[in-house]
Amino acid sequence: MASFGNYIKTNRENKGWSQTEFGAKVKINTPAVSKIENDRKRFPVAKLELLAQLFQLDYNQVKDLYFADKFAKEAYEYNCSDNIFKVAENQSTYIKAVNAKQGKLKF
Amino acid sequence: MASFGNYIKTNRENKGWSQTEFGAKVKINTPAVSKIENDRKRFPVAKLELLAQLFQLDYNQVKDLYFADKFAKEAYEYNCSDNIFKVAENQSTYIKAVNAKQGKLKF
DNA sequence: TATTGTTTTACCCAATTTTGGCAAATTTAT
DNA sequence: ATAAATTTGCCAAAATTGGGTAAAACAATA
Repeated sequence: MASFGNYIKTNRENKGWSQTEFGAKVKINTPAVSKIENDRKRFPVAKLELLAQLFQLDYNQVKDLYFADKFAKEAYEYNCSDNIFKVAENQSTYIKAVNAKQGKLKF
Repeated sequence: MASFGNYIKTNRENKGWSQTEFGAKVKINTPAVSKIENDRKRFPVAKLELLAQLFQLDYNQVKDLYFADKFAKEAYEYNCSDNIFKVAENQSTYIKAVNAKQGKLKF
């Protein structure tokens, strides 16, 4: 899978929309769309659901891809080790367990 | 493994330092240390190396734990699916491949 | 080559979020 | 009850994010 920006670009082109047309639908101006597609800016999280609707994709899948891309880039940027996502998975398990029992989420 | 804040707390207590004493070493005031240990604020990334030194831990391991914690929390917050970190690992592989070939990192 | 539509780049600004620090409240231990 | 340690609330500063305009660069085509 390519980057999230590329993913948007591909889907947009599949729909036959220009960046301007697509931008009108998600209320993002053309230069911003360009930056997003080239991974120079992040697509606003709050608009992920709308994005999924426009592209007729599963929201949760789009969301996963969005965050996977975000995490991978950050991990790369900070030279995290190869098993960073294994560690993250452990953390994830821990967090879920804690919040399942106590029902408190504060971060 | 517990949260990163808890990890700091544990290590600090192992050293027998109060939050104030520890704070002096990393130049963070006491209330901020408290917030960090209780995961109400993030430990500043730029000080991770110093943290590792103080606790006599491996820097890369501390760093991995820091980001794993960060990613896990974000994934939880946004209700990402269970295999988000599998997807992230794929993205990671992709990014490394791209940057190995082109040597361009722009995010 | 001139024209038109599309994409990209370079700056800039406003809104929001995060952080740092102080004072005070609360908790813990003696 | 007192002292030390920790936590909370609040506010200003700093950083991040989202958004916009103008203009350059690129692509296709008349």
